[in-house]
Amino acid sequence: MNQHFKKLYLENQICFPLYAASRLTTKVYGPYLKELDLTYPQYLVMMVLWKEDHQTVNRIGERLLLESNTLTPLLKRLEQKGLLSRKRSSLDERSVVVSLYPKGEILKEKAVSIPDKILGDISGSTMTAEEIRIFQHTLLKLVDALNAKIPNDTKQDNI
Amino acid sequence: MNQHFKKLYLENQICFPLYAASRLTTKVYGPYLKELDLTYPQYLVMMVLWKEDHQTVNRIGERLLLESNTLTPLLKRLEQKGLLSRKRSSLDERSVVVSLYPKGEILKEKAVSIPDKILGDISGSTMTAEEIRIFQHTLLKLVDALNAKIPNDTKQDNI
DNA sequence: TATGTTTATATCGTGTACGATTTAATATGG
DNA sequence: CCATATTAAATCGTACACGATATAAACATA
Repeated sequence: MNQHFKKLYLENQICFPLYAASRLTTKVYGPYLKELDLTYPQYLVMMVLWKEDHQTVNRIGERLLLESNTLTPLLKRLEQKGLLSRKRSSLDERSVVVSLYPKGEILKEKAVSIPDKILGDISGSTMTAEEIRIFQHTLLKLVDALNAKIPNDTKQDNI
Repeated sequence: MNQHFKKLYLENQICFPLYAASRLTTKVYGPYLKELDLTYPQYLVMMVLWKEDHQTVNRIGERLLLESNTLTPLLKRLEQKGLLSRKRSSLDERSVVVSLYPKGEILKEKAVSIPDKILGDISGSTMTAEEIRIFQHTLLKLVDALNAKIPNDTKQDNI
């Protein structure tokens, strides 16, 4: 049996556990976010706005590494829920500025307890706090490295 | 007051970088998988079958932490491509056994070079091999911890 | 100033994810 | 045995992701 096919085993790759961990953490958030009537990506957008209100779609996308094709429908749903407004900027009619409504601002109060609950769910197991800290550090480096690798703003190489 | 809300910053959580890293790695796979005419989740299913052929939908789901609501349509697409077959088991008519067609088996030859290419893409940056090794170890522990946390009613250990 | 280019969103089509439900087959208890 | 419970897939509806394309505003420059 060929040794070199073992590279194709799930356990020997970094990508699958990353994919699995991402989906599983989202599931752990599930019950907490259900109380806020938010999905996980919607929660991420709200966190961006809780930190700094009145941001354009583009700017929110820079934070979350998402583009308008994903954000526009998502933001419309949050607008529908009465959490935020989407208004064309008067300075630059191309941009849409997203701003929190009071209802969206208030939701922050309910959300603030979530991170500790999640940490409790995770660290109750075999993971130490130190281990998580190191892990987080490497994870951020990985994201940066990957992000630099992706042709984010595709430059025109023709003409 | 303000300090309290810093827990809601993206940088201070583990979930967002996990989510971002997962999506970014999938994108890094993009060009390589395009040559095989596979999506990333389809590639994962193929890896499961390359390691061990003739598995039920349920068993594939145990490996990938996915269920039939996701797998059934995905497997139908792979069947459409002529990579595998889906047949009801004669022993247990409830189960569907998935088996590779020669075309699916052959694809393994083209896929085997992908892991090294991905590793090259990632490790070309600031990440050391040792760092990646430790990271992978923690990641697997995290997946186990999370997986144990999720109320998975249909949890069978083996066979 | 006319015109071509870049930029910010939006739209569209395909393919996951996943909670909830449905259907059919098998296992089980009385 | 039969009635009931459990199990394996499939189906359904909603919500992302994302490549590709469209549209309109702002910009650049000859």
